Amino acid sequence: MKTFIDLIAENVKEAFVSAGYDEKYAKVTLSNRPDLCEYQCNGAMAAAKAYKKTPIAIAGEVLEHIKDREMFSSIEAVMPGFININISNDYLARYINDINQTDKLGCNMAQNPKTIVIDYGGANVAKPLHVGHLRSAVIGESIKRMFRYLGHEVIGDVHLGDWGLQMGLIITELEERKPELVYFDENYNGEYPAEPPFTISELEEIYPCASAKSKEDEAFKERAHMATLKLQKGYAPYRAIWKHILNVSVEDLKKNYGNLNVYFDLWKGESDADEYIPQMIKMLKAKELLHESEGAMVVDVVEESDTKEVPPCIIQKSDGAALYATSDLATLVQREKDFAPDMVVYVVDKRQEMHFTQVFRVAKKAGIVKENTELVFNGFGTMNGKDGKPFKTREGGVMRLENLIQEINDAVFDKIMNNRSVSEDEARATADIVGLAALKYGDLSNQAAKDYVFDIERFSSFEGNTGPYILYTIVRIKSILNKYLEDNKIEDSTILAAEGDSEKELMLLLAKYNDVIENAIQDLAPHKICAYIYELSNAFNKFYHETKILACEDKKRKLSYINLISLTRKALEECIDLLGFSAPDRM
RNA sequence: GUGUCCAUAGCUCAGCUGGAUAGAGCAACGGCCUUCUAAGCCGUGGGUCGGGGGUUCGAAUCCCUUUGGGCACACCA
Repeated sequence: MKTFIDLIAENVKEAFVSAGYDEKYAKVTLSNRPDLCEYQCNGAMAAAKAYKKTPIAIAGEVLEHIKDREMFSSIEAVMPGFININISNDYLARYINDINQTDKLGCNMAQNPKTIVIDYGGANVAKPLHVGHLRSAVIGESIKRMFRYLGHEVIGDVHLGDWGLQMGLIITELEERKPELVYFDENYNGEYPAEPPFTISELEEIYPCASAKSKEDEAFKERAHMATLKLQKGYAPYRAIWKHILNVSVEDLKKNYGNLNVYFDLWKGESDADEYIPQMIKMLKAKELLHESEGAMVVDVVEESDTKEVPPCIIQKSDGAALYATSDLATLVQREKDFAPDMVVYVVDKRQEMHFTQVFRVAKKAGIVKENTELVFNGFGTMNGKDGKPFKTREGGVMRLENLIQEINDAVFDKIMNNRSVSEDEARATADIVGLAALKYGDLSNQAAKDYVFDIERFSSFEGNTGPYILYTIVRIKSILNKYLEDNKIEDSTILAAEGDSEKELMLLLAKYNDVIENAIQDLAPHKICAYIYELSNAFNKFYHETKILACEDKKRKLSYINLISLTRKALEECIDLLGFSAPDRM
């Protein structure tokens, strides 16, 4: 379906052309002076020079050539040459009814659905999720949902860190603690136990302990290195332990991501890419890209257009070991084989931009991905505390994600208990839903690429531009709809032309739903959806305040109101689903 | 040093491809609950858009320059 603004622009464009002006001047935008008009076209001023006429004269001529006047309640030329447009209520209502008939409120599905891999999450095995993992999860999940909304085939991959030195550290520390385990008996030939030799909490304690030890104890570090090597070479007992670590850890990660309403389609990790490394290196060699430099094997990736130095991409360290770029390239080989994606989006910290520039260039040069495969780096900024420095706990440590979620949920819980009389259980359940919205909206309402200040007090304060405000609006609508349905049926879904100003404002906002969504998706910009639902919520609350919906005497008008707020609810709920959270029935 | 991103109200942020008086929220102050959830609505005060040049009929937006920050610059992930 065409967007509302496009329909208006087409009408204006026709007038420009038949008045003898280039159609490029016929751009229509939302008015930046809502007190004067709803939409505007500034093209007459731009055209003035080219046609050597005054802007106002051009605007006047254009107006005479407007054919479809029915679309407007008014359209006029204003000094120095603005064309101010107001939409007729009938025309607006017709459009609203049209989008109400579609299941995505007028959004167009992709004509050529793409296969898109989204690389986000980036959790490490055996390490708990901390606040540093929040943004990737939250933003990546939203982007995944947005693409999927338009009908693209989207694969979300957590891309676990499950293959590095950390694994050797854990194995070594485990041997120190429990040398009696069969994994450490070289003469053992039997089956390895199906039960893991540790719980998740043990595991989470083992890693930091081992990591600390390796910094002080050289011998320990050496053993961990050896263990890592043995593991990567396939030493069976270590593989068996590794499997346990993986299973225990992934189960826990799934639970924690689930609490964030984040779900991955793939739980691949660096280990899965390992077997593709030889093939990847073969490809580099075949194109004669790989060469030795300072002992390491590298690929040059400088391009003429570079404004800065781009160092070569290191594929193999001087000791022959693989590293970050190696694994990312091998992962691309794997993804190409498994999905042949049209696009791969990386939702990672923006500080990694250089690394991905290198990886993307190598991947293209070596033909690891197709020529037209879009490799997209979607870097996000740092989450800072109120002091403007990276977010820390009060003690100065790294905060675990579950603790962060708990803090927000508790704050919300207290608020609910203070404001409403509900059972503790219900308050607790509601707090979990609202808390998640507070957390995610707080993050997503900022431009992803920028750093932002994470302030628990502000996010859980519930006032103004927050997730809870959006949810509150939805809950209000649900409440009215439920009351209406108690003794009425919705016989038809017609929405009548607006009578009041706030009613029309609400409709104008609903009319741009498809435009906003399509634009947000194109820009990978969840914050645009946030800005939109905030506007929409404001418009609804104003309308709500001025309009007695259930008490409306006119049955047809009342039903129209019901249909209008029902559509508003749908728009809001579609949006928050794209953002990755949901609304309770009451709050 | 090179490159890159950023700088908008006391605080946190919007501002789409340049347009008419730069917008929200929080905080401050003042109204509105016998009426569909007051977690709401309405109103008041608060900004030389870091500084300086330039392009343009017109600049927060584009270009140059300058100041102050963040970040990245080959064997970590």
